[in-house]
Amino acid sequence: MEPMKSESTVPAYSVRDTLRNLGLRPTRQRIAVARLLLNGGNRHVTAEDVYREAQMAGVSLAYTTVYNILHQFTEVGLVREVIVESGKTWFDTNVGPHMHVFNERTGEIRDLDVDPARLNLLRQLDIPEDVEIKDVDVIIRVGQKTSPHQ
Amino acid sequence: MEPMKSESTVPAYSVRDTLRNLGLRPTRQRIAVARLLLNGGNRHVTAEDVYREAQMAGVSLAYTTVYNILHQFTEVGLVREVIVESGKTWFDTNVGPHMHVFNERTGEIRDLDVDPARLNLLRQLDIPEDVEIKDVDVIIRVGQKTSPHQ
DNA sequence: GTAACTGCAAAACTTTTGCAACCAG
DNA sequence: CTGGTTGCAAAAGTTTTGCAGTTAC
Repeated sequence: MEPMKSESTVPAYSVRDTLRNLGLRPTRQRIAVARLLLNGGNRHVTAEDVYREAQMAGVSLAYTTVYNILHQFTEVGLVREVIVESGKTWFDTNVGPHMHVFNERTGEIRDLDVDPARLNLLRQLDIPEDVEIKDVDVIIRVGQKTSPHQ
Repeated sequence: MEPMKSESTVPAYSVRDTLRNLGLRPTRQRIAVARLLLNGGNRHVTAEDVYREAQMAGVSLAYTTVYNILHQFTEVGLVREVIVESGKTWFDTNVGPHMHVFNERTGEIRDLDVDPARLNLLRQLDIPEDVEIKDVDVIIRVGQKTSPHQ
């Protein structure tokens, strides 16, 4: 609606291509969510965040669709699920090897880079032969520093 | 009341003492849940498991109470929360250092012992000074071994 | 007796489902 | 056209809340 002003540095057609290359039809809704998520550096969002931000950006889409899209994006490796609290799923646009720091007081999640070799140590484990390691999640739970007793 | 028959190898009074020492009044409900959880080796249970097992053991208690008790037990370190899927909280009676293997196909969670030193590696990280590491969760997500493509 | 605890029903939340309408190729 | 997508409303599932009644000490 407003051709004079672009909201992002990545043109729409490149998002379209990204989606197409991943086997996803570039619908209005997928393009909107992809732009939201993939333009602003690493982000942690919930379905609600995506819903709300899409509305603010003038793109209305149903919750059902938000969930559909986020799950599809997870399947194709565009985002990654992060679960730190029961009853809420976060989606992380950083799909490289890293860990998460979860502040139990504020509810905030932050990425923490880690020497990949160190993270790989955790993969060298005795796992039954019939299964395969899909992912290794490391969550550092932090809280308010307890003041010394008395 | 029935000296000839005992349901468990741990006498009731010892559970009572355990609870009292932790600052929890030994109510009928807490005793039942504590026996259920602390007598059978390491266990992973949901609130529903506790509710159902208590009923089967002839102790009826409300869901509200199950949640109250499980959260209280978590606070005093009798159990530990494990969150691997959104929408469901597991409680683990193994509170020592270990990791979890979560089978995404079956939904099953298993403990995996790990060299504590290796786990401690993860604690040697750059964490902001004003917070304190409460816990380090490691979840190894496994699934069906993918058959080779083509 | 009194504060701690429990139980019930209802509410709160996130996520999923079923199905009709819609749209990209 | 036609199957992949979307949207709506309702359902499902877990966890929380408010408050009256009960219990441990």
